[in-house]
Amino acid sequence: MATIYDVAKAAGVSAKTVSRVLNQDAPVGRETREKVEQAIHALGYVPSNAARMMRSNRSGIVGLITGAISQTSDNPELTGLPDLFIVQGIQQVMAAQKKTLMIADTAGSADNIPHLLETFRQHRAEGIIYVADYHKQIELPDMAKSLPIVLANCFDTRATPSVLPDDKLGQKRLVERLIKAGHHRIALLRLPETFVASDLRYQGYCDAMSEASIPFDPALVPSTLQDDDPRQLGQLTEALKHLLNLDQPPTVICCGNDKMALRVYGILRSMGLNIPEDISIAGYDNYTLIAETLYPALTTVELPYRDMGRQAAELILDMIKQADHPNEPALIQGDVYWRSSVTDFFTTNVKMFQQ
Amino acid sequence: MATIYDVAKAAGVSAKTVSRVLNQDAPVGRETREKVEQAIHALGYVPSNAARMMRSNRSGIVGLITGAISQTSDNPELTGLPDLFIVQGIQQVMAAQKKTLMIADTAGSADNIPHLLETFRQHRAEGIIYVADYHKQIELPDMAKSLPIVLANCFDTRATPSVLPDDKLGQKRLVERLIKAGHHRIALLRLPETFVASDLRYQGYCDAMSEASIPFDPALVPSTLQDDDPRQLGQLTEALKHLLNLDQPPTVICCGNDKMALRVYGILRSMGLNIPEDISIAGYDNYTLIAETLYPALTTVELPYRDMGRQAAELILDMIKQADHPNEPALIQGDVYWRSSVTDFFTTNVKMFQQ
DNA sequence: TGAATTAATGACACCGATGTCATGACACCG
DNA sequence: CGGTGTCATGACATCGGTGTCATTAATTCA
Repeated sequence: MATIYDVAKAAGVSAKTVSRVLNQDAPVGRETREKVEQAIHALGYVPSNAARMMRSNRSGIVGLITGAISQTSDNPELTGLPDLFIVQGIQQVMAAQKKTLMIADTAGSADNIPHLLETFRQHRAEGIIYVADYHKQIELPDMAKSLPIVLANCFDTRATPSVLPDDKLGQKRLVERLIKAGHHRIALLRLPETFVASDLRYQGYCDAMSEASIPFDPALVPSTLQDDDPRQLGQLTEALKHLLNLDQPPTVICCGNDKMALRVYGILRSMGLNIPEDISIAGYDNYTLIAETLYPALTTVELPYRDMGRQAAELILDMIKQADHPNEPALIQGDVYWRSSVTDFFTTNVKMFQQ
Repeated sequence: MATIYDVAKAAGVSAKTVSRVLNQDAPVGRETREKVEQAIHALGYVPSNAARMMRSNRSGIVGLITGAISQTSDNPELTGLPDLFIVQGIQQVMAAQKKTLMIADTAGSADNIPHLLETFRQHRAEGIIYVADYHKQIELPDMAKSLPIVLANCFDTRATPSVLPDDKLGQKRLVERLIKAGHHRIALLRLPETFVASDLRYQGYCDAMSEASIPFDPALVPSTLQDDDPRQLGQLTEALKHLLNLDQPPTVICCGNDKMALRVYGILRSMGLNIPEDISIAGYDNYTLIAETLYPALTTVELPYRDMGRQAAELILDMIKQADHPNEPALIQGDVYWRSSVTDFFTTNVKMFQQ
């Protein structure tokens, strides 16, 4: 591979002049510049990052730790990799800032993290983003404190800067929107309690109901599901039967996430019910492969993964520039996506007035 | 950040001795070694990859180009990122070989590829893997020929080494299995013809039917769908009506992929049909989020993404070591996953005998 | 018009590792 | 006992860029 000296010799100038052409950090005569550029092209010269980095001591590398890539379905609840949209958001910002993103993978076990941090240090990463596969609490090894670090989709007890989805607000907005559509009997099928989002979304549900002065009816919120996937089908069937047999059954059921909604579609239909004529269904996540492909398409709340990624990236870049950092987690809002799985009792009326 | 000289000074030895302790490439006295190790630990010293690389001129980096991470649903047919399992497989092999995987992203446009290659060259990547989001033909810029390169999930006209899913064999196996389960009237809803897999799977279907001496009935294979997603629902409904109104309707419908199967579930149920009692459904991809969550769970064929990744990784490592390369694409087989969406007409009998 | 600035370029040291070679102290072998 | 080999270690050059400083010529300003 050609070096800067090869180029210098070919162009009949000094190496430093080639360097100046490359970096445009000092004036170079037009004629000289052209000779150098020609030589670079002829030799297919590409400057060595390693050499540059050594001199400048700035790597331009940001490390990213995720379990998403090698996630071996240890948690069968989540095998869709949607959290990779966070990586997408990060990547966008990094590319725009000409930073290199170095992605490392926990290979399913947190025990690998110290080793990954070591590797990042070898490459002189300037900061680290840790991306979790779903909203959760984590505990990082002490070692991680030596570099600026940002948590995305997770948080710890040491106030490490973090970026989180605003699950509470998201669920609240969805329920508000349901109420605006004329629903009053709104059921909530909660995620297992092991998920942080379970309680937050429950709070959002309660807030929306109470602000609309709809009394809370515990019968509409069956106990949370167990954590293990295989049994979920039976539990869901039970919960749905319970809801449908109430004196005042719900007109809409909010599912813990889109995947659960997909299950609920199947169960309800095997019971002979139509969506949304007999009952409306809403999800959470806006996992488009499900939400848009389901028939009818699913009303749901977006998990703003891309935005979270972008925010996390900008946060870490800030922290690299100046060592200060925020104390509160950044909460990112996700929009409600209104689709045909929920009846809007007022749409008909509005149309009548319009026509 | 501490350097090898800081460590040397702290331990009262030469830098070279520290280097020897680090690399264990020459004997070092026990006492000296301990002093050095202590100093390394005390200073939190981590050797600089850049410096190492400069000296050895070996980066240990393999570049990976993908559109998956920043794929902005330019092709609405595929927004699930399942192809990232290929990256997963690659990552596994690279980690085992202590290579660093550098992931770059096309950000949705192939125009960025030259720039990405440039970046890889700067980092002195030793080889490159290009990962496509689905089985397709591509055309790489000439520039790419200067480094060993392997294509995963895609191929070109210049016999660049590639790793592909064996779509033909996969579909053939599925149909064979369906025939073994007692099905004879087997319909095939093909993917749009723009997909390479569409024709390959069609061939696999024909092979299986002909080997089982079941005459080919064109009525069971409606014309392929259009490429645009929004209209697919209507087209699918038409195709299904056609199939169901045949004199001898199919007992099972093979869908072009799992997503199409998800749609078909919805349509059939809105027609009042039960799966698999009234008609059996099979998919393709084994996209577990859909296949396992659907109710009833979906019989389908695996797209062996992880295996493809592993193969591609091993191939590129071979090519880096020795410059030779295979001329034929490696075809990777995927298993049939038999689930409850397909009736097995013989299972009942077997059970009767067993009990 | 002389002094000061700017343009254009090169010589050289340095970033942090490691390969090469040299050195001294022992151990072993015939 | 001298020669050869291994052990343990250090001095020094080197990888490929860039920062610093020096140099010369051209230009500008007071």
